[in-house]
Amino acid sequence: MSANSRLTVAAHTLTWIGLYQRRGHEVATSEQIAASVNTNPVVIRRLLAQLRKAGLTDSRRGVGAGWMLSRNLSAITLLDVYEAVEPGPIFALHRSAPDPECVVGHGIAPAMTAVYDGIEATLRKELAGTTLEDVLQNVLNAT
Amino acid sequence: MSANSRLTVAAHTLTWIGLYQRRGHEVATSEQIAASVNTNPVVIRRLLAQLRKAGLTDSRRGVGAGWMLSRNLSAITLLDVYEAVEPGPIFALHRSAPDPECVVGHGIAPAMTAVYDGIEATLRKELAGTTLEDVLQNVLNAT
DNA sequence: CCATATTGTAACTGTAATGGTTACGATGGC
DNA sequence: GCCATCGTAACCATTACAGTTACAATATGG
Repeated sequence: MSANSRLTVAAHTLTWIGLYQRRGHEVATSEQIAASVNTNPVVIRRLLAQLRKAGLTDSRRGVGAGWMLSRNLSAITLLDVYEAVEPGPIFALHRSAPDPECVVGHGIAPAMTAVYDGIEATLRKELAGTTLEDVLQNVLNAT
Repeated sequence: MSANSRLTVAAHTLTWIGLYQRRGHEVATSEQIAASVNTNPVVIRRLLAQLRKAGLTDSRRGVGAGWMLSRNLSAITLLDVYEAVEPGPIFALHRSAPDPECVVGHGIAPAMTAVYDGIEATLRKELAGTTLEDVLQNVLNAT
């Protein structure tokens, strides 16, 4: 499908900040997070800016700058993160509209849309069932 | 997500063949299908070749060549089609492995994998609940 | 055994998404 | 005013996707 890693990296990032704050630190820098994720700090800053727009994080500038969570890990579900970083749907319809004169060409888009809508709804329900606190606990139990 | 249209086009294609056969025709050509889908016949042939590999279609060469279904529409679920045309998973893990020295970097992949596996399983269950006969009926009822 | 319609497949192209990288101005506490 | 860090634009390499051209392989009817 050409899946991307944004949900994974976003969950990693937020969980990292949450654990870091829990250990008594005020803010986390994009450089620290990038070291854990093994990527470039700009990639993390871009992601965190999206998450801030969604109200999940906040940032501080100047000396002592860095990032913090806007809410507790237990108050952030994977659905929140998903909606913040994944704009589009999972399945796409036709690239260019099919022949409207053909019965199938005319009716296939609404038919598939109905199926896809059901799938997206189920996906959301599933994502909403896991909080980042759950993820952190799972991480800490991973030996 | 950069979703692709393969499941949509594959469902369209198979439904079209099913209806065409139901109307008394032996085989459908990639050109006819491409006209309904509004794309290039080669795109359809490539797709149909994948579906044939999955045992959903069959083809005939020479004069009177074309494509036919291997099973009835009611015996093909969207999961069959999905598995035939979508190789990869929906969500990807990190592009390059995170820092294994970091607690989060070490445990995040298995944690997210558990979530993703659950989602894929649910997705499959959902897709398995709809047959192409259902899709065709939906299409025919779309006025 | 030839003419013909169509499959089968390789090769190339344009477009877009993804993520990595560099660069540099903006910020704000010290 | 210094300095660490954010904020963001710009650019690049890689890859996926779908469209297109081209042409050999096939097999049937005449």
